[in-house]
Amino acid sequence: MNEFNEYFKSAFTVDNVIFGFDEGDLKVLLIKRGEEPYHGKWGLPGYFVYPNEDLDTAAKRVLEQLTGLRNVFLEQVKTFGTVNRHPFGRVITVAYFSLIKISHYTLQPSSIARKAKWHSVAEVEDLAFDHNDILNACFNRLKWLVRSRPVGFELLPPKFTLTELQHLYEAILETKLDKRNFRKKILTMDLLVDLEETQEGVAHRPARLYQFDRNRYEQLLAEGLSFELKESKRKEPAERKPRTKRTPQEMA
Amino acid sequence: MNEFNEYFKSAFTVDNVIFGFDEGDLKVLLIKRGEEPYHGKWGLPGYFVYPNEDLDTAAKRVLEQLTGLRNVFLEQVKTFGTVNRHPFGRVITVAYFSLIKISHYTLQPSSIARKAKWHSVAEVEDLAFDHNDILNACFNRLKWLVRSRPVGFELLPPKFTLTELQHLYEAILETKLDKRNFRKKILTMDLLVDLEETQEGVAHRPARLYQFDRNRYEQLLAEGLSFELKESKRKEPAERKPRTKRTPQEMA
DNA sequence: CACACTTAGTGTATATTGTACACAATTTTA
DNA sequence: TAAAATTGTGTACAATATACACTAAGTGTG
Repeated sequence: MNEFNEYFKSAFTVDNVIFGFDEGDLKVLLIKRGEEPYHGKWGLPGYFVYPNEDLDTAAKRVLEQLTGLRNVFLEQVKTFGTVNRHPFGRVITVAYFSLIKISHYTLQPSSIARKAKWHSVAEVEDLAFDHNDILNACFNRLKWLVRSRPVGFELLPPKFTLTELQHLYEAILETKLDKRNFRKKILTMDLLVDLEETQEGVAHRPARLYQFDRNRYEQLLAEGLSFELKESKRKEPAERKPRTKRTPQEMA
Repeated sequence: MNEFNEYFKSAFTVDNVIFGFDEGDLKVLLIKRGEEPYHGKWGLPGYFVYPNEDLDTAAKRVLEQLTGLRNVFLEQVKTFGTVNRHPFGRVITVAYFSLIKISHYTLQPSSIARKAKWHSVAEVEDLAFDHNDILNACFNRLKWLVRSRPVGFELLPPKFTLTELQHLYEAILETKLDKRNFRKKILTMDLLVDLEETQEGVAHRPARLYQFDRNRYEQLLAEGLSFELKESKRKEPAERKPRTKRTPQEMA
């Protein structure tokens, strides 16, 4: 076994890419690093895996320690192991990702992480280590995932409107969808429970609220669900007319 | 940096799951281990990653050193890191997979690997380490892949018949497909070049030979190819009649 | 309190794709 | 020359995807 000693000098970490959805925008959870290396820079919540700890366990622990988030389902995505990706030595990192409802969790950044904050995925700056690459890989995974199954309920509050759901899909897929076809597709899957409630406090016709039917979802998965949403080719509607009365004829 | 020293005591390896297709059967390349641990057992071709070596590079090197296979495209699948998966200490392993044409490569097992041999995926025995889990994960990846794009040309010789292609898909998907629908689907994708040649030395009507059109494939991928093959629900044909003359009427 | 504003909600006709299914054609072999 | 083996082909029907526009139901305001 002596001959192998030279190999036992490396370390590994886990990094978590946590997606959320808020204000019509896809977000990712970042922490402002409170220690070296990259002290003061934004990065993904990650840390070393303990010697006696499984990878999945480590990912959960690290996430909780850095942000206070608990009971989050994490899925392994990819491992990054470029030789010089970490200044302290040879460190490979296993990337995990998850989808959560932002409003349901309260961030409690630890002392190591000085700050944890949701950032718009579209506007993420230059991150510590190779975290931009990692984020990218996870974002691609999310896009891929959302095409193959009606994921994304994880990102919405328990009660949501069909329009919110559609906006979520549009944000992830970076495309526009046709309202009627989207609704038809979602509703025929029988995945939503109509709560027979409506929105309140909006200055327009309030939308119905729905809830995700998790049992039905498990059932569909077991059946080998396939799910595809195609981009709407509809041309942009012409600009809104200014605030004046319109005669019925104009509406044809 | 001192505080981190305890983390720099682990090692990592790469393990390769190489699939091939031969005699109508999906195969995986295994080596008979020539050193401890698990000396004498069959396992995946894998080894430690050198301290100054990237993961992808290591996967390629290891594969070549153990089997003589070169220029094989390898794709990362998943990382396995259970605490006690390796008797020598904390070792996590990154699994890679690939598809190759068996007939195109000659195996040249190294002295470390006493033997490299293709095994039927369906009949793989108890392997070293957690290699059964790794193989499983990669097999699932292959199934998933084959559903989303017309992969698998990688597994066939450069010239092949449509029936061979169909058998390959049936082997991977563990299902039966309808001949006419399969051909229609494949041919309308315009992925095959009809070589205007036929099989030789078969005791029946010889089949046309086709070649895979790689350019067209790249193009389809860029367009965001989607591809789905559904199981044939056709009932098994009744048992063949014995070798006797049949009148035309009987064939209705 | 009427009307302007905003967003929700709905249906249909057409095109595309998937599916089930059976027999004639071409080669070898005895 | 007949049988065996396997290739190769088409069509009708069903299911799914797509394009598309107006009415409904609230709120705000002048």
